[in-house]
Amino acid sequence: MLNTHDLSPLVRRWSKHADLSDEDRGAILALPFTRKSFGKDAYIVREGQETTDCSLILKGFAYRQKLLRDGCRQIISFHIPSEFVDLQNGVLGMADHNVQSLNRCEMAMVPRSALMDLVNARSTVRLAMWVDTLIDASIFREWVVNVGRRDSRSRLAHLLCELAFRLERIGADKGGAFDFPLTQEQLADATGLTAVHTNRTLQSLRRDGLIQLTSGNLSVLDWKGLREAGDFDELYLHHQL
Amino acid sequence: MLNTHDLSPLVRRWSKHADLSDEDRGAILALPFTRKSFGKDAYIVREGQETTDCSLILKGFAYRQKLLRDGCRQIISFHIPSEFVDLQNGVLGMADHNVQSLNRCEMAMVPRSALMDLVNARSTVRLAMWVDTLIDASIFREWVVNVGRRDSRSRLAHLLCELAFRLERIGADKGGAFDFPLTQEQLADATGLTAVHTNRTLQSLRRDGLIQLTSGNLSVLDWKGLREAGDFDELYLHHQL
DNA sequence: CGTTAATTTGAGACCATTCAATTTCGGTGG
DNA sequence: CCACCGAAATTGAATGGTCTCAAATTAACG
Repeated sequence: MLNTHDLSPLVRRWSKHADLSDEDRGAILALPFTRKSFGKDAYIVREGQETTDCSLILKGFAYRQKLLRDGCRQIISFHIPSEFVDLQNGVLGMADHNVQSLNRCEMAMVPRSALMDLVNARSTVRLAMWVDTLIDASIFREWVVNVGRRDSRSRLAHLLCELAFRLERIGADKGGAFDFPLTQEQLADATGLTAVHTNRTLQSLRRDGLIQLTSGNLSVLDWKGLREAGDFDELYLHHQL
Repeated sequence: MLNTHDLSPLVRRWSKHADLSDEDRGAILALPFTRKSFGKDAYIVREGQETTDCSLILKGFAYRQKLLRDGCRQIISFHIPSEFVDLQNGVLGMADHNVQSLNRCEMAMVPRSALMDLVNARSTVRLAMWVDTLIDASIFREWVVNVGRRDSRSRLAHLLCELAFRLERIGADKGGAFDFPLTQEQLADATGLTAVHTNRTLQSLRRDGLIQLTSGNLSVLDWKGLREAGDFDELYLHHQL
């Protein structure tokens, strides 16, 4: 489905953020990059690390996380193919959190300098990249709301809505079903719950016929019901841009 | 302390984000703006609203929030003088959340177009503004961790650390004491707790001699203790940039 | 096909919530 | 200057959602 050999997934994504010209598209495709493979649970970026490359997912899933002093982990976002996992580091120059692969990942490592040269030279590409970092921020805001004020059922429903929505948008769905390699422990760390309670809550969503979730595969059986359960409104994803 | 008559607080802030030239500073100070006053609890920006101006706080405090369907409120960030409350809207063009004043606020309303013209013309100013939006995003990430994985005591301690740290940085402290117009209900909505439990938890922080918090005034009595209680590490504020 | 990871189940404990009432504080007008 | 008022802070007691700990079952994988 998605091309994993060049940066065309990025062109497609950024085309939705700004009105790119053919030259802009060509310039993005001309970005230098090296391909890099990561096994399951590998660290792609570490907190405190200086940035040399920005990492785009060609294949696989990744997530960002922070560790607390007591060893607790909070997952901050999930990332799917065609997304950068650390775009802000290209501008800030240093990572303030960790990024890990969720399963086997194929990444395109784009040198920070080449990326910054490109966006400095091309204002429309710059706008697209800036919008990308701002949509990231909008998602973080929604996650604050999610873990701060929703109960366990809504939290999980909301998270599943978001992921299904984003997966659908990149064409990763096969008729309402998605590859979904998240463990319940990872869902727990993303929603601020425990794995045990996540399990019970997922059962409740299944029992109500909203989702089907088994071994690496998610199907949304009742979109309307899941949206309502999760109090989901996609405005924050700025899809229409 | 802070000048409330021109945009020099913004110049001071952005000078920490990028190496601005005298011309850059002059161009920022030359930005057109209108002053606007907001009473307590006034809406400065509403979700879904198209952006015409970006709002910088000259005096007073503000906060961003989202409302849930059931009427619950989650506060997403607090803002203090010298900060924009909706900078990302200058790029995105539409608000995805609400912004309200916390007390009486004096704002500088900068036309979106003038701001975008400036940053398109001046790459260093642009970097400073971009960094500003990215630090925002970094704070949201830390808040996800805060409400997701810390207990009530740590949450509140962390929030107080962040605010004291940021207030100190703009020179708003009077020997460890700060104007602090947040009600316990607002602290609760920011930490994902109830007002009642926030009250009890604040008492515990007071009892342990970490803070003094009464009627609009916060003093940090034991910085080290408060940092530890809140698991606070200021890396995410990218202060050193 | 054995071994480890992931999911599922049960029961008890606890942190935070809910609801309600009381006290304190800040501001206002007489 | 004091009486009054509404907002904010505080207290108590009961409830409940989520956690903890532990064990059992199932799925994934070399």
